[in-house]
Amino acid sequence: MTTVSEISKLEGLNEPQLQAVKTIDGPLLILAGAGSGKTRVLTRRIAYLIGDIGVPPWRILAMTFTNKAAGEMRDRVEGLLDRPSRGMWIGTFHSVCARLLRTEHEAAGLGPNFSIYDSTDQLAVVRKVLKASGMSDKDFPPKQVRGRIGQAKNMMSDPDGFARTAHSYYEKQVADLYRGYQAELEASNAVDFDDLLMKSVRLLNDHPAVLKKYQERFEYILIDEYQDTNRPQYLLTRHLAASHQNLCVVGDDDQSIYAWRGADIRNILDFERDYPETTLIRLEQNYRSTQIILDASNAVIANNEGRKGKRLWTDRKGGEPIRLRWTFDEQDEARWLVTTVQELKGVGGLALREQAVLYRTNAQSRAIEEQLVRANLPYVIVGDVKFYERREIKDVLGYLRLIDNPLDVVSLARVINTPRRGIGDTSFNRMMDFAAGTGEGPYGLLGRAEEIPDLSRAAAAKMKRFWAMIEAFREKADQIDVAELTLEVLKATDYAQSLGAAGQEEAEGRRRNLEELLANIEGYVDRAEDTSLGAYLREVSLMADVDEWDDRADALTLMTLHSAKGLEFRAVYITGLEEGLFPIVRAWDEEEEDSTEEERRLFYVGITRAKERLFLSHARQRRRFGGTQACHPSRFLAEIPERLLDEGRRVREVSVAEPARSRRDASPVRHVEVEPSATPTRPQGDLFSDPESDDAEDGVGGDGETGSLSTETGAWVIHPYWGRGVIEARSGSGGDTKLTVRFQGVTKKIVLRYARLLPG
DNA sequence: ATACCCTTCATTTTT
DNA sequence: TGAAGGGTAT
Repeated sequence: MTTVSEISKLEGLNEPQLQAVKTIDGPLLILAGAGSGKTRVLTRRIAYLIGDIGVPPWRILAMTFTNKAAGEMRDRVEGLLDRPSRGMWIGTFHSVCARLLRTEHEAAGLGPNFSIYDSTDQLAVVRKVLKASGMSDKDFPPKQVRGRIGQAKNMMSDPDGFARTAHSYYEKQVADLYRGYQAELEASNAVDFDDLLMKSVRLLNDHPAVLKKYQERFEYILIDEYQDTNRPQYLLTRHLAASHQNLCVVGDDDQSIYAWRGADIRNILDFERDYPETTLIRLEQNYRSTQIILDASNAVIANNEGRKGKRLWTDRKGGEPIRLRWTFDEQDEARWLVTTVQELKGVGGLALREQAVLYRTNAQSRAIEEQLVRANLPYVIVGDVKFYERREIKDVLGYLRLIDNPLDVVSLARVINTPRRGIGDTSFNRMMDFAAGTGEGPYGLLGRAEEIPDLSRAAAAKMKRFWAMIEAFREKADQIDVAELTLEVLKATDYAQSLGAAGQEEAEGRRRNLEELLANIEGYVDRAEDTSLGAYLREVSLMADVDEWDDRADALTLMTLHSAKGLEFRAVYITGLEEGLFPIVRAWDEEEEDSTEEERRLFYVGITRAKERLFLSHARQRRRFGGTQACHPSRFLAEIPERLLDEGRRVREVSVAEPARSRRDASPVRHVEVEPSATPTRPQGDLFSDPESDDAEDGVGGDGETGSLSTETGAWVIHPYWGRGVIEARSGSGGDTKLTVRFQGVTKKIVLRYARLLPG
């Protein structure tokens, strides 16, 4: 019997999609080709479970890889249902694990408000452990060590396990570092991204009662992008699904492009072996691309072995042929891109936001950007400088994290002298050494800093003041929301001003970022149920920048092929199709064959992003690592049947290179890639503008002429870092003149010879 | 505190 | 090539 609600939820689905929605019992593997309506199936399936089968939302668990995917899924499910889907767990693997560990923190051996360390924080810990163990960062490059630790965690290997399998000297040393690293995290009540997964699996492994609780609760489990799961994610899924076995995984083995990060394609290839009762459904009808584009993608991917096998088709016959362009060099390629993009916009009527340029490496964006700037074409780079990795953002979040979790040593080290408050490395290290000896955490010690031996009274006093400030915030944190708290922190620390004087471009940029952060936080407070500091940190710690990408602006999108997964554009340009670049080769890489297959999948992902038009380009020579390399066409190009290519371009031609222009006239300014969201109401708007800015702007940016500088007391000066200030005292003469200058908020002693003071 | 000089190192990066 | 990070002189 078909109910009315069923009709609305199931209408417009093709036969396999319908089966995928309605097959709710037992393991289900949905092989969803690119553009085959995967998200549609997932959301309708959840709506069907709740709305028609009557499954309570809290019995459903859905895990994705990105916040964006999770958010979209939740929104669409709620749109299909007439009631809210409260209690349903829809989130990224990491957020689900964080929630699990938070709820079961005692069994997991964590404090309730543990910090989540990102890769920069990890690096700080590795450096610290490296120093403590006396090893050289030449022999053990921190990034490499971090990488090895991550690999170990991806294989569920803890320090003991790692040490057992470490045979070489290098590996044994790394095992020691791993042990120290983990001890640091523990002392800081912190976990890294990999820990979220690994510790969750451990929790379920070691605590049968906890395992049972969640196994029984989650009657229906859905996993998106299953081809990208790593070992811990695979184990987590298996644990949770073991009792009900109502596990639905969606994926495409042909789009597995993260093996280098620990994703194991065997998870999807062996699904039917892991779950013998599996129903297999293939979604092969593509609703995105033209026949031509699909033919190209099918032809390319057919060269891979060990696939589940599937063939995309569409009932939209024909389409524009694929255009192949052989250019002289990367500049020529970029010029061709600009012309073609403009042509498609003008004659073809394709808005810039409908077009995307894809490349294998971020470095390739430069030449393209130069030409776009020259042509005045607006563009957006996805995944360039990450918002949450910017110094000023990390600093402010460092304060917030420390207030929430005072054991967080990485955050403490980050902010204790930011802005500078005279607690230098020496004092800090003495404090840390003493703390290590007492076995007490460093934060508590700050409040009794006078007990620390060898510490100057001045340093101790500064530490106590810092501690008292944080303590005051900790008390307030329970009473006010996170937006108010952040404002208080900014005010009390004078952080915005410490970034530099008004008019300095870099400082102003950083202040704009602070404003954006504040807007985000205020947005969070408006939307969230729990507006506390802790709740906010739980969300923001797992934020990535793709989540911020604004695709409404009418600008050309530039991004790596990896970033393009899951997106679609009417026109797609895949550039740099040259041997060595795409497929990329690394001089000392072993498994050549495996990596070529993954590169090919990456090409497949790129091709299948295109709805109507596909452009491919390669250059005859390209500047890389400073030198100019002769380039040969990518092997992948030969895998595209000739008949699919544009008639005129089948004979590959070399376009005439423009005479080299002066390199000077290309603007070095990179675009800001994130559109600032709506400006919030901010009562204390003056936090970001220098109170003296009206006057100061005239002075800064002058030509550095200091001849007319008056060093009399009472005279106004401008310091490039501290801004405008008034001279309170003077001693010495000539270059040795020392001035005491009162700036906004701070008074500084300045040696005239070293400071670049301007008349104010 | 900061300018500047040196070396080093350049795939991809959902959290 | 050129950016970033470390070290050192002023």
